[in-house]
Formats: sequence, C-alpha cells, structure tokens
Amino acid sequence: MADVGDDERIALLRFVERFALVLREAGMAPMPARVLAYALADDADRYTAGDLARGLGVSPAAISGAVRQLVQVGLLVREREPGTRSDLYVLDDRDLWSRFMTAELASLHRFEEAVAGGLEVLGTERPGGRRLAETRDFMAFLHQELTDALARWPAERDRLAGERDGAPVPR
Amino acid sequence: MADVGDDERIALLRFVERFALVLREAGMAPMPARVLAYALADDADRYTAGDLARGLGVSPAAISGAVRQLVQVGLLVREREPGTRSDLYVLDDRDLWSRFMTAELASLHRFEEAVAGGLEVLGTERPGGRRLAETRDFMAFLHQELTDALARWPAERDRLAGERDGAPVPR
DNA sequence: CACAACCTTCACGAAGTTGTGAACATCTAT
DNA sequence: ATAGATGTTCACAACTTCGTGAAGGTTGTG
Repeated sequence: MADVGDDERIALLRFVERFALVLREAGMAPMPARVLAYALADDADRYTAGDLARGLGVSPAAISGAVRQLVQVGLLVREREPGTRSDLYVLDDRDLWSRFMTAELASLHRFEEAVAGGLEVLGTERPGGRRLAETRDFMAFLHQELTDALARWPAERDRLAGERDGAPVPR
Repeated sequence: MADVGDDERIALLRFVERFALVLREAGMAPMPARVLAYALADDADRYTAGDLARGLGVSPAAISGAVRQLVQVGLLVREREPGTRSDLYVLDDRDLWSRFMTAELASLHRFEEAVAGGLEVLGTERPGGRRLAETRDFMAFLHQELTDALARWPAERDRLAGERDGAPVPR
C-alpha cells in the first residue's frame, strides 16, 4: 500500500479522467489531456516518461506522442538532469495558464485570419460581408481584451496568494 | 449563371470550408461548423433547411442534426412564418458573438466544476492540490474578465459602427 | 379527403483517430 | 565492450464519429 493510500490514487485517476474530458471538449487530444491533468494534480514536480506511463497505466508509446504535443504548445517543459538517462517533464505551474491562454490566443488569431480572407473575397457591402466585418471586429476586440486580462493575471494571483497567507481572507 | 456569378459561389464555399475548419479546431462538430459559416457569409437573412442543404451541397439529413445543435447552443434561432411549411433559421448577427462567447463561458464553468471536484478530493495542502487551487483561481478570474469584456462589447461595436458611418475613419 | 412537399429519424458504410505491441536507437553502468 | 534499461518510431487493430440513403411523420394545398 502506498503512503497516501490506494483509494486516493484511484480518486486521483478519476479526477484526471474527468478533467481530461473537459479539456477534450475544449479541443485537446485525449492523451495529452490526460497527461496534463495528471501532471497537474499529482504531487511530483517533475515526471519522467516512465512515471507518466506507470501513473496513468498506459503504454510508454502513448506518452511519447502526448508529451511531444504538450511540449510543442508550451504547456510542458522538457528538462535533462546531468548524469541521468531520462528526460524530465516539468509543468511550469507559475505560468501554466498564461501559456494555455497564449495558445488560445493563437487559435483566435487563426479565426481572424480566416475571416479576413473571407472579407477579401466577399467585400463589406453585401449582408454576408457585413456580418463578416462585424465578426472580424469582435475577434479583434476579444483578442485585445484577453491580452489585457492576461497581463493583469500575475498581479491578481499574487494578490490572492497574499490574502491567503498574510490577511486570512477579510470576508 | 447566378446573379453574382458562379465564381463567387465557389469562393464562398471555399471560405466556408476554411472558416469551418477553424471552428472545428475550436471544438465544434464539422457539420454545425459548416452551417454556421455558410449562414454567416451568405447574403440571406433567413434560411430554410433546404436552402442550407442545397447551398452547401449536402444531404438534408446532415442539416437536421447540425441546426439542432446550433439552435441548442443559441447560435441559430428557429422561426416559423405563418402560412409556410418550413422552419426558418436565423442568425441573430447582432448578438451572435455574444451568444458564442456565452457558450464558451459555459464551457469554462465546466472547467471550474471539474477542478472544484478535484480539490475536494485532494485538498489544498499537497503540491498537486495547490496547483489545482491556482487553476481554480485562474478560471474564476478569466470567467470574470470575459464576462466584463462581453458587457463592454455592444458599446464598442456601436462605437466602431458610428466611426464608419458618421466620421469616415479619422486616420 | 388525398396528395405533395418538407423535415426528421434510423441504420449502415466509410473515414479518421486512438492507443497498443514490437522492433529500433540511445545511453549508462559494470 | 557488453549488457541492461529507457524512450521513440512504426504498423496494426479497435473504436468512435461522420454523412448518406431510405423510410416515416407532419403540415399545408388542390
């Protein structure tokens, strides 16, 4: 029996599946979603590919592809400790969600490009073109708002952390 | 030959596919994505299911499921003109993207619920729990920011429209 | 009242995706 | 140098999902 009990391990995996499901609904592939959820919720700071495979109970091959994708979008960082023969994957939790949102912003940028392409073809005079123009405006607006919000997050996070530690929630 | 030319029709369908692809990457199913893109970019205000089927060159069966989903999430409104035997589907473009974002906010809410469930099991003391807590904070922060931004959009849209019509782009 | 048009539902064939198992490459310790 | 272990790549099998075609239900028309 593990130090925290097998029940907790099962509960952890249950949560991983649940959270991964939400991530999948948001467009992420199943295995990367599981790996991200697991690395987030389990207690270790760094994971080898083997840790992830054993922890999730899946084949090493599945991990390989998943971490590659996660590293590519910047949600996971690959590290290498000298004198060891395995890569370490680190969830940089201080900036994790900023990174996540940055990826979302890239997706938003693809939206804007697609709409701009449509506008070139359709013009802005006809009803369809006008709708497209408004769509472009909204995307640009949202892009700016999200960028601003993202810039505000670090301060907000520190404020929340300070509240917890220093002045135990005014209420 | 149609009044706007077949070339434009082809260009329209090409745009529809391109834009639908982006929507799919954002998590939308293929056929609803196509229908939404088509209803947005084509010039009609209202479409019957048959219009959509012929316009997109797909079977009526595919339209049926697609519009049901779109109506369910509020992106399309079903109307019925008295004395006609077909439903009309309307893209309420004035509020379209607000509706779209509202749906996104619902997705964000599922995130928050999933994380809250995990926190109940894991607690906030262990490293994994702390990461989860920060995740929850970020989600709540983002939820608030998006809600605020959404409230600002109508005014911003009117400002942009006024700029275009009244004072022809200062520059 | 019967007909015709339109939309919906259902089951099927097809296409794309996912994760596994086995072989291969890389690297460390003996 | 050899052996052992770890991570990666490739091809395959299982699964899920998608869109079509045919049948059924409903509504307005002749």
